[in-house]
This record gives sequence, structure tokens and C-alpha cells, in this order.
Amino acid sequence: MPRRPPNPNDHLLRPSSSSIIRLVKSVANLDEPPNPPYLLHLFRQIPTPTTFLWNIVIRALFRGSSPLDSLRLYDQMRKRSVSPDAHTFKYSFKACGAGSLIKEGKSIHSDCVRRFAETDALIANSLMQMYVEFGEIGDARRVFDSIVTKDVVSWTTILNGCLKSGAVDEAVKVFDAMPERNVVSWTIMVSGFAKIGLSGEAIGFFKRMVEEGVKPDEVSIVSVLSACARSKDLETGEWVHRLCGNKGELTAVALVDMYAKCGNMESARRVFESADRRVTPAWNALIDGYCKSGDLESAQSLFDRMDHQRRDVVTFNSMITGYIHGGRFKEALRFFKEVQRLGLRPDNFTIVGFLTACTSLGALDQGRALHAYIVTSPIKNDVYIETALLDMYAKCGHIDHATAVFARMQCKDRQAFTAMISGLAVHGEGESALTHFDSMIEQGIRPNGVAYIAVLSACSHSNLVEEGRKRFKEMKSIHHIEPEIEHYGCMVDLLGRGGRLKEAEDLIQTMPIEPNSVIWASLLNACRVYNDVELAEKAAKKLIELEPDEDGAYVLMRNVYTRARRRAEAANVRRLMEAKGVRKMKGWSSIVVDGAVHEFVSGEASHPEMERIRAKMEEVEGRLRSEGYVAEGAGEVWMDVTEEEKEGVVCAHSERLAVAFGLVRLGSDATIRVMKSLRICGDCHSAIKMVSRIYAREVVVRDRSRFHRFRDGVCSCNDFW
DNA sequence: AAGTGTACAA
Repeated sequence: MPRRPPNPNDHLLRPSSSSIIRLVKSVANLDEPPNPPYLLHLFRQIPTPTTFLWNIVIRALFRGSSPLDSLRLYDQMRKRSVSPDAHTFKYSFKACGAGSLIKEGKSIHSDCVRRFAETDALIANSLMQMYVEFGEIGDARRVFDSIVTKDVVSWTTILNGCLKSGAVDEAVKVFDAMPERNVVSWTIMVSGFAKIGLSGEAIGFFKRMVEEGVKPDEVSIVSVLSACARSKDLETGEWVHRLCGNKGELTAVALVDMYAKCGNMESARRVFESADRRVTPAWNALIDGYCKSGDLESAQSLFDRMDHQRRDVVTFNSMITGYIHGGRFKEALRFFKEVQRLGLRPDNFTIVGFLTACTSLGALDQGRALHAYIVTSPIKNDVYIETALLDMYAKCGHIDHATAVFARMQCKDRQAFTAMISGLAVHGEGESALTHFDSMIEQGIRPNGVAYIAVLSACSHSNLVEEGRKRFKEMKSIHHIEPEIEHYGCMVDLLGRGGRLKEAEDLIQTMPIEPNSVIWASLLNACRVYNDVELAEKAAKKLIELEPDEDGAYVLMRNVYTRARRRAEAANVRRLMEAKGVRKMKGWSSIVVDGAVHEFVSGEASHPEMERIRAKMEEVEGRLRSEGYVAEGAGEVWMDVTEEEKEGVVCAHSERLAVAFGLVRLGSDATIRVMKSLRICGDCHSAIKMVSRIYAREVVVRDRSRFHRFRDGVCSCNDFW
């Protein structure tokens, strides 16, 4: 029968019953899913449909993604006492599976056993598949065992169910016991193992399949290429490429993605350029590859070359994360505006990207606005969004909001716990961080190296030396995680700041990894705090070897000599710096007022409201002095300036300018929130403490390593940072 | 009965 296109006005012609039946059959059998209301409208005009007609409409409806309509039809069929046959059940089970209609599925199952034995593979296979989609592997297994003559689909379905439910050993048993395996069975093994991170095994199954003479199809090729991409197995990827050529647009996409993820952008580009159809996923895979390799220019030029109509939300998401990883947050935020302007629907990936940009910029207000938007939008919170949200609040200074987000999370994974722990760490809440870590382990979540970085840095920020030592030992002895350079860095910091300089030095000497600049800088900083000139000289020498152009070692060394009253040597360091052309890095601070970011650089007077700021600073200085404040500049030199300049410039440190600006422009009860690019200096720290008391203002400073919350003359760091 | 591009913690 020739298929005719559905015409919405056909029903107006009041056709005969037989032509309606022909129309329903043709609409229901279309490859493209029909419009459900239209199909139902036609169907209802048939006075007494046969079981066959009910069946094809039930099938058409769930294919058109209306599984609930399928089941309504099944119910009507029963009410009108039409006998269901095997196909009725097959399609109804599929509809239940597709729509996660668990209750309905079980009830139809019991209807079914009253009429048919489960031993019929036609029914049993779809029933099994339904239980697999419900995640009820036990029920699926029971159905499987009851089938008398299992065909290859029965075996393959239960195999898929085992892997989906995480029963890997069971899956292997089923696979070995199968009397016959086709390309689908093999592909299930390939993708199932790849999904749980065992890409090597996944690739092994593919190779075995080829050896046993089963011809790979496009789905299996795509699966194995994805496994190669995941495990960065370029060699196998190239072998698959030779095996399959680049036939088929899905293969081409998978090849581009595989080469890009393996870091071979030349091959990725070659496949892309020679593909007959450059579909959006292929562009996206290539763009993302350039972003991941840090080549934002190539990514941007591809993006520009792309047909505007072709760009989808994934394209934008890739660009956004690319710019974020490149540290270009403001440009990343511009893509969001573009997504909205084009009327594309931001998805969870977009939201996470936006939040990450806010976190890095310290843009609390924008992050908060997005949080409000999520609540009212159709976007469903997931663990990524929630983790990004809590991280945003923590890093923007609101540890209480972060804690609240965390408490409400339905499923807390390792990343969520780690974000919470490191949030508590930078706020100096070490004990709470350790409690969270312990409760994570109690819940059966195994820590990894990153979680341990968070824990050890929490100990180090809160001066929990013994706890830190204990955790560091347990890391290897209990959790079998080999410490990496970052963990040694935390330990050197912890021991050094805790005054155990000798132990810190011993650790550096005995650690199995070559110490890096972070480690030597930590030790040097500890030497400055505890006035150990000799060890400081050793550390500085190493640091300068590793980073000859950086100013850190010189600045710290000058402070060490000055504090030890060895002025000649301090001056010598200064001369050395000048001779080598090492320049001091200028720090900056920023503060948000009325949604606008204001940036301040030490000693610079470029801000348009500088007059008011200067007046405020003079007033503040006056009040500090009358309260007995003396600039610590006499003992410690923090800036690269001469003695005469010293006090004046210390007073003009960027964080002081930002705080003064906050006093001028913010309401008298608003918290002053400042972000600083470097660590806060000791002098500013004491001054801001007093400001918080004299002006009865809460001041929060986020510096390079942690938060300082100043309230009533006290800082949350307890002067330890 | 199987597959495909983008995300969070340091």
C-alpha cells in the first residue's frame, strides 16, 4: 500500500471506515513518530478496531515518546474487552520501560501471566528489557530463567541488564555461557566496560570480536573509539581507523573525538576536513579538542567558521569551559549572553560553566542571581550543579550558604564532599573539615588524592599538626593512595607553619619526588615566620634555581634579613634583584559595589573617586593611631621601597584602598568583601582587624590562599595563615 | 538487544 502523508484535514471529509483504517495504519507505521493527538483523533473514529489496530497505535504512541498515552490505550482496550495478544504485551512493556512506569508495568505483567506463559521469548524478552530499564535486575533474571527456549536476544538482554546494574562478574558469567554471540552482544561488553572505566578490557572485547570473525558495525566502531578516547589509546584508535575507513557520519564524529581526546589534533582535523558531512557533533568534538589542548585561537576560529545555524548549546558549552580553563572568565561570560540572545536553552553544562566563572571572579551577586534562576527554571538540579553552587558560595565567602547547599544535596559524591572540605579549609574551619571527611568515609565513599589535598590543607590552615601527620600516614596505610607532590607540599606547609622546621626540611630531603618551587616557597615562608636565617638561605637558593625570574624568593629573603636586623644583607638582596632585573609583582584587590567590579593596585591613584578614598584613608589612619596602632613596617618590609617611602606605601596597599572604598560607598551595615591577588600582608591584617572594631564593620578578605573574616577586632584565621 | 560531542572538587 502506498504511504500517503498525513493530512490534518482528512477527518473533515468524514471518510468511510475503511479509509480511516488505512489512514491510521499508514500514520502509525511512519518512520517519523506521529503527532499523538492527531493519531488518537483518527483512531477514535474507528468503531470497532481489531487487536492488530490497537497494537500498532500503542506502538506508534510510545515511539512518538508518549508512553503514557500508550498505556491509556491499553486500559481502554481492556475496558472494551478486546483480547490482547502477545504483541499487545510486547509493546505495552516497552512503553512502560520507556516511560519508567514501574507500577503500571508490574500490573500489566500480572495481566500477562494470566494469559500467557512467560516462557514465550517474544513476550519475555520485552518484559526483561522493561525490568532492566527499571533497574530491577532480580525480576529480569527471574523472567530470563523461566524462558524455555532462550534466543540470542534473551541472552543479550540479560547481559545488558547485568552490566547496567553494575553486576560485572555476573555479566562475564552470562557472556561466557552464551551459546551464540552477535555484534550486539559484543558491543554491550565493549561499552559496558568502557562505562565503568575499564577501557582496556573494553578494547580487548572488541579485538576478540574481530578475531572471532564477527564483522563490526557502526555502533560497535563508535563504542570502541569512545573507549580508545577515554583511555587515550591512540594506537588502537588508529588501528580501528584503518579497519573502518571513515565511512558514516557517526564514525567520523567518533574518530574526530578520539583523535582530539588523544591529543592528536592534526589527525582530528584531517578526518574532520575529509568527512562528507560535517555535522554539529563533529565541529563540537574538534572545537572541544582545541579548547582542551589550550589552543583557544584555533577553537575560536573554528567557532567563527561554523554556520551560525549549526551552533548548538554544546558548541557554546565547549567554548565557555575552554575560556574558563584559559583564565579568561569575562570572555566566558560573554558566551552566556550569546546563548540567551540566540534563544538557545542553557542546560546543566551551561549552568555549571557560568557558576565556575562566577567562582573564579568572586562574582557573588551574579552567582546568587543564577541560583535564584535555577530554582524557578525548568533546569533540574544535579550533583554537578549543586557542587558548583556550594563551591561558588564557599569561594565567594559564604561558607554558611555553602553548608546549606551541601546539607540539602540528595546524593553527595566524593567531589561534593571534597568541595565542602576545601571550602571549610579556606575558611579556617579545620575541625569541621575533618568531621566531613570522616563522615564521607563512613558513608562508604573512598577518598582519592584530591580529597586528601583538601584534608591536609584544612589541617595546615587550622594548625592541626598532629591530625595532619596522622591523616598523611593513613592516606597510604589505610587507603593505599601514593602521596604526590601536592601532598608533600601540604605537609611541608603544615610542619613549617607549625614551627617544625627541622621536620619540614627532613621531609623534603627524604621524599621520593623532586621538590618543586611550591615546596621551597612554603619552607622559606615558614623560615620567615620563625626567623631561621640559615635554613631560609638554603630554601631561597633552591627557589631561585627553579624560578630565576620570579620575585617571591627575593622578597621573602629581604624580610628574613630585615627581621633579623641584618640590614646590609637585606640591601644586598635588593641590589641583586635590580641587577638581575627581577621585578616585584604588583598585587591587586577588587571590591564589588552596585554590581560593578572596582580594581585597586598598590600605590596607584587611578580610581576616579580617589579623592574621597584618600580622605577616608586619612580619617582611618587617624583613628587607628589614636587607638595606639603603629605600622609594623618598622619591623617588616613587605614592599620593594626605600625606608622613607615605606610607611606611606604600606598604607596604600591595594586591600587598604579597597576597604576604604567600601567604607565610602557601601551602606553602614554591609559587609565589606575584598578579593586580593596575593596573600594579605601582616600590617594590613592588623590594620583591618582594628578597622572592624572601630567602625563596627565586618570585613571579609579572600586572598590567594584563604579567607579572612574580620569581626570586632578579631580575624577568623586567628592570625595564622 | 548495543553506540556518539559539552560539566563540578585541588
